Amino acid sequence: MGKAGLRRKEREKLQHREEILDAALRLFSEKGFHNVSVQEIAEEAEFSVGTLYNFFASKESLFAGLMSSCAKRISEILVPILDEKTDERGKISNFIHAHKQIIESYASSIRLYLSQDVCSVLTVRPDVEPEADAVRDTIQQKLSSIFKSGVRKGVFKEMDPRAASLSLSAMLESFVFSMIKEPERMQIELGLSLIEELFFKGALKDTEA
Amino acid sequence: MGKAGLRRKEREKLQHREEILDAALRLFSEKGFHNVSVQEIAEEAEFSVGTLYNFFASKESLFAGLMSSCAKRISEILVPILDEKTDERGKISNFIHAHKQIIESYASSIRLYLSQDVCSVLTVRPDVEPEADAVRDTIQQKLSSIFKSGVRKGVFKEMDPRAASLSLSAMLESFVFSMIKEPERMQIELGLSLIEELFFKGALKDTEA
DNA sequence: ACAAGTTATGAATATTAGTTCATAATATGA
DNA sequence: TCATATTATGAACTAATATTCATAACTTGT
Repeated sequence: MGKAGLRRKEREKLQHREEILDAALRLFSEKGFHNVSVQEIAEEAEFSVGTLYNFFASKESLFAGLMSSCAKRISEILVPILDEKTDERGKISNFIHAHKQIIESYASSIRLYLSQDVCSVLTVRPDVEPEADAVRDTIQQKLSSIFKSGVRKGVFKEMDPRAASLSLSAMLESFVFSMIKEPERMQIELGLSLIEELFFKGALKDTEA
Repeated sequence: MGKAGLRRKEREKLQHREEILDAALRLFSEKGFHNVSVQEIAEEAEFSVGTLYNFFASKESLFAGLMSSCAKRISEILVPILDEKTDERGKISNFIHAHKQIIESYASSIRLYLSQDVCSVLTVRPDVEPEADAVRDTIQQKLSSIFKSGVRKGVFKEMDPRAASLSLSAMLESFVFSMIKEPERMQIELGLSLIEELFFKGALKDTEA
């Protein structure tokens, strides 16, 4: 057996694994964990149930794998931005606009990340998916500390940094989600710019404030 | 059989129904629909499973009943405010602060309303709970039209009214939820005032804007 | 106290869906 | 072509749980 042969088999195995994950992602994100059967996933992936169990120990572990890879991909986009060496206002602005990339690349991943017994910002049961929750926490903390130093420097108003992070994230998440549901509704850039304007300067006309 | 007797029985029946609903609310809001068995609900309510089925045709219809009554109670608080005869800014301000009442009175109802395979603002599957979704829609539409007329009158900036409603609701919902999760974190009034300030005037200091 | 009607009970049933495993198919290298 | 190893298959097994229903307990008016 030549080395090339072995590698092909490995590639194929990985490929099959991916196909199963993709199928599961499609179904979970559409119908939710409890409303998708292993049978269904097998059919969607064009394998038998037995084969799924060659790759994953259980339905739960399949789901866990999906969740953690999605959370990882999203954090790879957002975290570097928050760690850049720019000023606070710039970081927040970049953070806001980075969501364009997220909407464009990861629609179904996000569906998974937000859909669920577990619920977005709102995380009813933080115990269910530790990795996804950790990513959310990381981002919240980074945002908070940016707001904190921004307040100290007098860029931002006096305000609770955590409440501000939460508000911003909530605005962004709900926008992301609405774009995934109805992509035609408005241009991504326009929506994100509105959020930026709203978040930085508020809804009132200057003459009214 | 005197009339009084009949009425007592009716009262008791309603009472029993309420007790079942309460037990179900406690369990569903804590663990989610799929993770609560009918047995459990029966035990929590101190009835037998059979009795539950005398009141509700199925587990799903029990849940549906809960959802619609929660949605109804919440809309009874929020909708009148949006229908009042005050100016746009006042309505939005009242709307924001009405969430105090919601947090205080309806913690577990909201847990139910937000928890779920169905997911808050983000409603993965609008088909699952039509009534709750209808309430959300109503509120979004009322908010939108307030923003629309506010923009026309020059109170608010030029902006997409729907995006603005969505942003505001997202901020409020995530705040409500965080208060339900960690009631100690901050005072309700302070949080809501911050959201008001943020939403109306933004996060930047005036000198920076 | 009894008959008639109402409500409660929970063991039994039916169904659904996650998991296993003996078997079949396929690929590999000699 | 054959022996070996790897991977795929899906019917059968199992566990969990939603639902039913024959029976029991209780209420009420006479």
